[in-house]
Amino acid sequence: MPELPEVETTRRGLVPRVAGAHVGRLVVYDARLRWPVPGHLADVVAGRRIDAIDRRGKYLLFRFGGDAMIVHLGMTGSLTLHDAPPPRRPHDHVDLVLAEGGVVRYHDPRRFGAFLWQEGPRPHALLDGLGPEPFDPAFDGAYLRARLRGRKAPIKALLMDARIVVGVGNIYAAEALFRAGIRPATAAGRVSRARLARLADCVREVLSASIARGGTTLRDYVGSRGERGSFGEQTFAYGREGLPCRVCGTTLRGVRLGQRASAYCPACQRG
DNA sequence: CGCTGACCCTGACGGC
DNA sequence: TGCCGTCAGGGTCAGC
Repeated sequence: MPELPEVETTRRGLVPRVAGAHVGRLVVYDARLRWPVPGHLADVVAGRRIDAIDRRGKYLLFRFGGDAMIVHLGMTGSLTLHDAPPPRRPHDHVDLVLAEGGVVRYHDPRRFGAFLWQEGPRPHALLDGLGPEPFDPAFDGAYLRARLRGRKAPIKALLMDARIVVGVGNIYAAEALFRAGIRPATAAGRVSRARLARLADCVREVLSASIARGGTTLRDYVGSRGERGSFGEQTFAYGREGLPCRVCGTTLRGVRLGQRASAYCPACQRG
């Protein structure tokens, strides 16, 4: 679920109350996530001050001095803030109880998310090798050109590859490619220089627009106050196979790339 | 090295 | 009603 806008929306919702607060206790109801929640995590964060909540790609980093608790929401994860622990529902796996009052609850039906511990300043292996943030000025047409030259994989697959650029998942890849006029199955190395430059801008535009609307809720995702994101109501490509293009009326086609559905407009997307 | 597909897990939905 | 296949905002990993 959560792509960059959803993770960022979650982060912004948590910061006012959580940053600067102390951990009363961390309660792990079910440690069976993407990787097992480390057994010592609860002990190692107990009583410590959460200095900040940062985001790197789709990862949230709860900073404790030079250490960090890394949280990933997977496909169906959410973190919600409550004054007191609400009754537990199915798939509520972790509570971060604040000493000052308040609880951050982790809910994740598919359990593809993760809670991990990063000791010291050296980045966790998962964060090592990540590509630039989309809003980093270094992410531009020239960068894409350099990274994608000669690559034969579909442009959409590489746009979703966190080693190329972080934060772009299935929804925003489809939307950015629509805006940039590029078909998702086009071999990445064959996309023109001009379209790659446009693509970098379109990725930023789409992500910014979604953050402004609180992200996209398809099913599970909710922000830190349980609110749904409304960006999904205005997609141009994602989920619109067989429907008329919102720009030109042509019927959108669908292809499957790497087990993921990809809709596009054959008229608007010719690159 | 690059690319493709299987896999992790649960739930919702459509077809029969 | 129930069962079965297919599909979901994530990512890793094995195999060719």
